[in-house]
Amino acid sequence: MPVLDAVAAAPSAPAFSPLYQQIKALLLQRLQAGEWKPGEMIPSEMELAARFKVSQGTVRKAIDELAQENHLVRRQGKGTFVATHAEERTQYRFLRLMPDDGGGNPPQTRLQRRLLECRRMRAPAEVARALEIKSGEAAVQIRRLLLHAGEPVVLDEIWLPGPLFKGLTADKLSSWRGPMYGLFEAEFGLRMVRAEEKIRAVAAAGDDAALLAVAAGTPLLLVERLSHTYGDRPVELRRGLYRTDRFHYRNELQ
Amino acid sequence: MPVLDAVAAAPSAPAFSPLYQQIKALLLQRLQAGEWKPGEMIPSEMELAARFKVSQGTVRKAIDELAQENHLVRRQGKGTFVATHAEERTQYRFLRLMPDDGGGNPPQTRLQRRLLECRRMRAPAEVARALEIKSGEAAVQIRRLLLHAGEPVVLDEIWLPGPLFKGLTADKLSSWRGPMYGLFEAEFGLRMVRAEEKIRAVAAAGDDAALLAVAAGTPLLLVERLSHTYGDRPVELRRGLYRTDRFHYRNELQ
DNA sequence: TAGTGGTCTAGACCACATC
DNA sequence: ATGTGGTCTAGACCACTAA
Repeated sequence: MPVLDAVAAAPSAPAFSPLYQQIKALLLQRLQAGEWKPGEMIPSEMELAARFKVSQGTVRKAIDELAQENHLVRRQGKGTFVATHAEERTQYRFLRLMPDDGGGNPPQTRLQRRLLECRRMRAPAEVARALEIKSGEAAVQIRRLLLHAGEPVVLDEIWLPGPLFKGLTADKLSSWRGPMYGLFEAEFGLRMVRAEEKIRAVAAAGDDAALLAVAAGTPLLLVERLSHTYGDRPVELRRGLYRTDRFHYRNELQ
Repeated sequence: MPVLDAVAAAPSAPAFSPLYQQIKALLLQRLQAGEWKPGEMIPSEMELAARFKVSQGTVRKAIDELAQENHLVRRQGKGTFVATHAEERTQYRFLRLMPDDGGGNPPQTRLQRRLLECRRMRAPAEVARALEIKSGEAAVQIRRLLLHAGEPVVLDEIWLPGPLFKGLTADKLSSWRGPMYGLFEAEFGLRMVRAEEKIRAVAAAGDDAALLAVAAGTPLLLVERLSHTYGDRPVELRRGLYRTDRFHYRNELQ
């Protein structure tokens, strides 16, 4: 069987992997390289099979895994598309806040955003470490408030590596409709692929308490999120303070 | 193609579903019925294929999904086994607490348990509603403390439907080594399949503060977990108070 | 009607575990 | 050597979408 050149040429070939895993890696490379942009259709299974000289079933298994990991979206009768945070289906994929009443899944549409700050500055040491950039390098700091029915619910502080987000301004941010990750895709070609969150309970203090309209000392959820793009490259650090008097963080365990 | 009788006979057949989904449903039924117990091996793919009169590939797809949903565990060369909470691999599958330092995945082995209470009583209205039993029906209440290096970290209050857990005593609980869900499997034939958690930040108060050795008013994570067995039947309500000064709740978003 | 993904089959061969 | 799951193929047919 003809070994796949691009993989065979990879630095320090890792022993052995099934064909479909090699195909998957190739597709991931091309996604990362931006060959197909978020929302675009990728070639059909038959065409990819022909291109890679494997059977359709092998391509299918590779695509199945990529679809399951939220890189691709399959649509029967139409084709397979690059996943995007700008869609209805995936909107607020990363926001796990739920209203206490709201039965089941009424998503947090009608969350009003209020931009508090957007400025470029040198990254503090802690931020630089998380984003894997040099301490003191340029970074973008964003602070914003999410409100529900006029009441503040979430106070976000967001840190982005400066060089990757050239041209990001308060204007661009506040005029953008839809999820912030959609803006990142459209303007900066950066797709968030995975995130990890560390959740703690903390006491509201100072400015934060005032902005969230709670008394100092009120328990709040502190959600520290580190989001990654392709290749496990961290590109966003987000510290969110959540009021949980009318909302809660929902998690499904399997 | 010979339709699968057991499925065809199901009440109000739901239009149409692929063959492998029907096989999956049949396997789930047998798991639920206890035909194969946790940790046991199920018949080989070939045998199931023969039994159901479908191809091996169709059985494979059904098993693949069940494995992915943590009902089954595949082991190459050995067979396919019913998943269990008593294994190393899945131990503490539902406990997301991580030490703040601890690098990556050192799991919370060396969490010491201290049983505070285990008694039978009438279920309070709120508990009954969650467990879908009648208000005032028999229930088991368990309270326990998890400690790390002598320091209290988690205070759990657990509610179980009384009839399902006949014979559960404080002795059985405190003498059991390994995860509590392992005991539930071994003694009561109840496998936890899925759980949902609602997380909030609350202030420590009264007894709870004392037991966790924190000052009243200290922010704590309140984790309300509802665990389900087969057929989405709720069988455990757990309210955990987590100290998050040295630990955090970790979540992966994809 | 043509093109796409979705299902199902049958058979060959590989990798792993056990005897 | 045997039995298990894992990979790969080739081809048939179904279900959905759009022109």
